Amino acid sequence: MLSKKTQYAFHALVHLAENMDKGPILISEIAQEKNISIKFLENILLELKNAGILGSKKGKGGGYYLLRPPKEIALAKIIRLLDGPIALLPCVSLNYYERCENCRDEAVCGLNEVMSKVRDSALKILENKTLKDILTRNS
Amino acid sequence: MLSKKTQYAFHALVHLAENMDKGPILISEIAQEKNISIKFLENILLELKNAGILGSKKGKGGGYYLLRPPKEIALAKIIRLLDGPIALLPCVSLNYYERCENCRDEAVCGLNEVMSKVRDSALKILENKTLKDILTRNS
DNA sequence: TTATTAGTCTATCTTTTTTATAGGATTTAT
DNA sequence: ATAAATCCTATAAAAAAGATAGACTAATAA
Repeated sequence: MLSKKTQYAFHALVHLAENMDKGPILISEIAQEKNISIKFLENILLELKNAGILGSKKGKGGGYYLLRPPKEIALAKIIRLLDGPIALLPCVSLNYYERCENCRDEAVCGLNEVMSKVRDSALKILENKTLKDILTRNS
Repeated sequence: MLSKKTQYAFHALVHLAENMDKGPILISEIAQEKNISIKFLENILLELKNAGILGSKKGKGGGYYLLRPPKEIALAKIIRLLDGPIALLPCVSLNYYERCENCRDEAVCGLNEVMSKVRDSALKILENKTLKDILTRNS
C-alpha cells in the first residue's frame, strides 16, 4: 500500500493543479482543504520541491506551485520519490535494485520472473498516467 | 514491497513443493536450507497451516506438507494472507476495502480509477500464477 | 529599515509495524 | 516413559511511518 505521505502528496498536487491559475498556494490552504497535518505536509512539499517537481516562493504572496503542466508529471515519479520502489521485491526493482539473499540464481528464479511481470504491468500504467489523469475537474 | 514474512513463505512453499514426495518436512530443514530464522519460520508455517494451505504432523517423523498440488496455490492468496492488501490504496482493495478519508466521492476520484487499474493488472498475474510457476526444477 | 509573512531545514518524538525470540503445552512414534 | 516435533502465546527489539517543534532564511510591504 502507498504510505500516507504519498497519498497526501497526490492530494496536494491535485489541489495545486486545480489552482494553477491562482499563483503560489499556501501550505496552510492545502492542509486545511485536504485535512492534512500542516507540519507533515510541509515536509512533503519540500521533498517535492527538492525533487524539482514544485517551485516555491517565500514571504507574503508566497507558496507552492507546479513547475510543469500536470500532464507531464507521471504518477510513478511521485510514488518512487516518497515511497521508494514500486516493485514487490528488491531483486526486480529498476530504481532500487538489491540482490536477494535467499536466492541462488536470479536468472532461473521463478519468483523473480513473475514479479518482474507484475512490476511491468504496474509501471505501464503508473509511468503513463499523470497528475492530469487524477484531477476531478478538467484543467 | 512484500514483507520478509511473505518472501520467506514463498521460499518455504517452494521447498515443500520440491520435496512433496518425501513426506512431512521439518521446519528446521527449511530454515537451514533457506537461511531463515527457525522461530520466525515456525510462525509463518503455522499461519499457512491455519489458512488451510499446509498440513502438519507432530512428533517424530512429523513436519509440514502441502495440502494441495502447487498449481492450485495462487501467489495472490499467499500475499494476502501474510501481507494483506495487494492494492495500492485501501479504497481500491477488494479484500481489505476501507473508505478514503480525504476523498469526497470515490466514483469520480481519478486516483481511485487509476489505482483500480493497477490492482487489476497485478491481480491478473498474481491470481493466475501459482506455486508451480515459481519452482526451479519441475515437479 | 523594520515588521510580517511564509517557506527551509533539521531534529526529535510518538506510534505502529515488522522482524525476531522465548518457552511452556501438546501430540505422536517408538 | 521419553524423545521429537509442532502448537501457541507472549514479548522484545528494531525499523519505519507519522507527526511535531522551533530556530532560520528570504521576500514583501509599510
